[in-house]
Amino acid sequence: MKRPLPALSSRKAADARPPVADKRDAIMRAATQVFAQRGFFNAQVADIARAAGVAAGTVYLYFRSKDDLLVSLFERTMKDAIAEGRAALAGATDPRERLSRIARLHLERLGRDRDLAVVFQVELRQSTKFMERFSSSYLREYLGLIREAVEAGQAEGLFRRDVSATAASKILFGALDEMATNWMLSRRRYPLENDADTVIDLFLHGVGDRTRPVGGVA
Amino acid sequence: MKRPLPALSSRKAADARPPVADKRDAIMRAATQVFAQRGFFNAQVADIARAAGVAAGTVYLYFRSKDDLLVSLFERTMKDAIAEGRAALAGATDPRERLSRIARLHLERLGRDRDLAVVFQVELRQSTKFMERFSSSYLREYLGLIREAVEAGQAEGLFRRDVSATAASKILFGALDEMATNWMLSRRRYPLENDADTVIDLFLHGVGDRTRPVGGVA
DNA sequence: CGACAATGAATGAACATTCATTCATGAAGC
DNA sequence: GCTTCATGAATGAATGTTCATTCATTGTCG
Repeated sequence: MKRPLPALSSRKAADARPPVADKRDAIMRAATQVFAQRGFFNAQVADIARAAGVAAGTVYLYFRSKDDLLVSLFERTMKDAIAEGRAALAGATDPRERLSRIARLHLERLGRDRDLAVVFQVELRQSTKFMERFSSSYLREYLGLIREAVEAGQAEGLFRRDVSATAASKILFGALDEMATNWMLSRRRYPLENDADTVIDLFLHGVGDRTRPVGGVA
Repeated sequence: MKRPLPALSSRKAADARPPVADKRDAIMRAATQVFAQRGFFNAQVADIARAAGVAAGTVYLYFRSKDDLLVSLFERTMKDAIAEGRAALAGATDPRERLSRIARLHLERLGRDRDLAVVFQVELRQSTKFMERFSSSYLREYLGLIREAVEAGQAEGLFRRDVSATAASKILFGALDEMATNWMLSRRRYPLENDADTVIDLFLHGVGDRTRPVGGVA
């Protein structure tokens, strides 16, 4: 009854068979494209298979189900993004610089691949089922990355301590997320990563005119 | 061949029948609930009908299709929200106060009805089809409301002029949106509207410590 | 030869939508 | 006041389609 999982068939070197990673990858790429184009629920597995140049049944040799395909897409991308993020952060000690790098990386990655952006900004938010699952795993980790930078800034006295670091990180994430969504929906093709500076600038300094006395709203 | 539309059968006064608005409303309420619970694509029209206490076919006397039901939900809510927003803004001249009211109203409305929040934060983002449609209509108008307040602030010299009002309004909206999404996904039931002050505070002043010299990041 | 990846036609379940029929209401006629 | 009729809202079983998924078969290595 076991469905054959893609085995590590070639025990030799990395050239004997490109089968596993190769085909799996092709299917994921195709899925990104098709999901972006038609939407997850309207996308047919057969479409994805065709786009990947394989038969419908083949998809099921590499993925348990259509759902699994979407989840795998998300997990792989998030894993990459977090790794890349941590790497980029290694070289920066100033919390402001750290936030700036996160923001730039975030928008660069999505701005590089519009299909991926569509999947992330739209298709992944299909249902609370997915949302809950995602937000409690990698997304949580990603938000944590931001929060740590904010906390570091507070500890160093660079950032205000009278705002919750958690709230601040949500706000920054929300701002980036909205920039990405806008870009993805817009017909214009401007360089998304440029928004990173604007977001960070506003996040650090606010819109309030600094040349004037600080006025509260409430 | 014409399907009977709910007619204004009683020509007399406003008490003769509660039928039309009543049932339509019940279906919309039920739809909000069922969409929130199961997600748009997994929700069956029959479920909605049952929840509304009508037969499946009846739904089609009031709505063209399942899609139409979701669209109607969105339009009614947005119409309400924008009207309420404009009303609240009438009494405030200070742009900071205007933004504050928008933020509070935004979060209050969603925080009042979790099912509605789920539909707005998740289900409406089903597909680019919906997204494009929404973002180009009411959402655009809503963003415009925010942008106008920002522009007014800039004109009055209260806000910095070196940031695009459009970018700033996206950022504010994104921050509010993320607060709402977090609240909706969280198991804890805290008063969402309290986040409005935090968001506005940060939007106006940023996280940067004001007691220190202004340091640029780049 | 095996062994196993790949195929794609066949299966069957799920569901939006339709529409022939029922029923409650109120008007008209007696 | 009572009966009959017309109207159209409401019903819900039946329809037809649309796929995700399976699996018997085929092709290809070593």
